[in-house]
Amino acid sequence: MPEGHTIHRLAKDYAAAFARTAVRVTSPQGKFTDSAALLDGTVLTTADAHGKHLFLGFGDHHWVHIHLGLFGKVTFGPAPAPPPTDTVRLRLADDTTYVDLRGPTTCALITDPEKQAIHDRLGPDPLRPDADPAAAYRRISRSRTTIATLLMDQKVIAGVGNVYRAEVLFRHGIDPYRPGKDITPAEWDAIWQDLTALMREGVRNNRIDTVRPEHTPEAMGRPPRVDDHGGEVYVYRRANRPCHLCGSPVRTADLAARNLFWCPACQKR
DNA sequence: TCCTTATGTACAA
DNA sequence: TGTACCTAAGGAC
Repeated sequence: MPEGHTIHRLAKDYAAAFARTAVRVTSPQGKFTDSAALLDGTVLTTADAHGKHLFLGFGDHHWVHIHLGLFGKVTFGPAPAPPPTDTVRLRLADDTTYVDLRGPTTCALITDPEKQAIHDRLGPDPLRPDADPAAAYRRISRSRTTIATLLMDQKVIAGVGNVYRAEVLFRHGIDPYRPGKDITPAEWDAIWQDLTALMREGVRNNRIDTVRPEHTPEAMGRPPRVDDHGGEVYVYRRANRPCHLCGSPVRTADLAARNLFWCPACQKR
């Protein structure tokens, strides 16, 4: 689940469920017990997201910094909360709702300056209104590194993960191995605009869909389908299956320990 | 029941 | 580049 859209959606959901209310805070698993005890009974004031980082604000200057990593999951449910399983790192609860966090890479209590330091090392996030796409392009346009690697580098652009990377490069006909310095300003503008729209829709729907209306199975006269991860996509996890546009087999390769997917015919070097 | 895999990142060598 | 970390689902037996 967790690319930037998931985290921004979680920030909204945490705020909608708990903001301005005193919350019971526990760590059934025991790895966050001391911090949970400190926060227990205080007010959740705000929830903020930057890229794949989630920040829950308690009181005036306490932040819980959460990063889901590859496996982290968050589940909301109505009160009364069931007995927690022993993998629940963090549970928030009030009289109407509970929410459990499992398997995060990070769940830590941090200060204002520590939070600021995280913002400072992250690149612009298409889902944040203050984002500056030119800052990302300055790095990309000077780099011999491939655009596929740059899009996953959170210092360059925050929030893009393996699915949005594969899909946005397909949508713009760009070979993932093209060096960043060969991406034109017009191409970058189009990629950024597209990511903004796709990720906003991802927040709305809580899933990643990237197939244009004219390319849906219905529009193409094909049987309906659901891709493996729950959304509808062009190339992600479709290795060796025919490209929806040209029919060529979708290619896959290892890049920095992640699976890359692309159509060698539709995407140009 | 075991094995593999996954929308991520940090750190060591 | 490799490895460690965190969890759960799905598929092979």
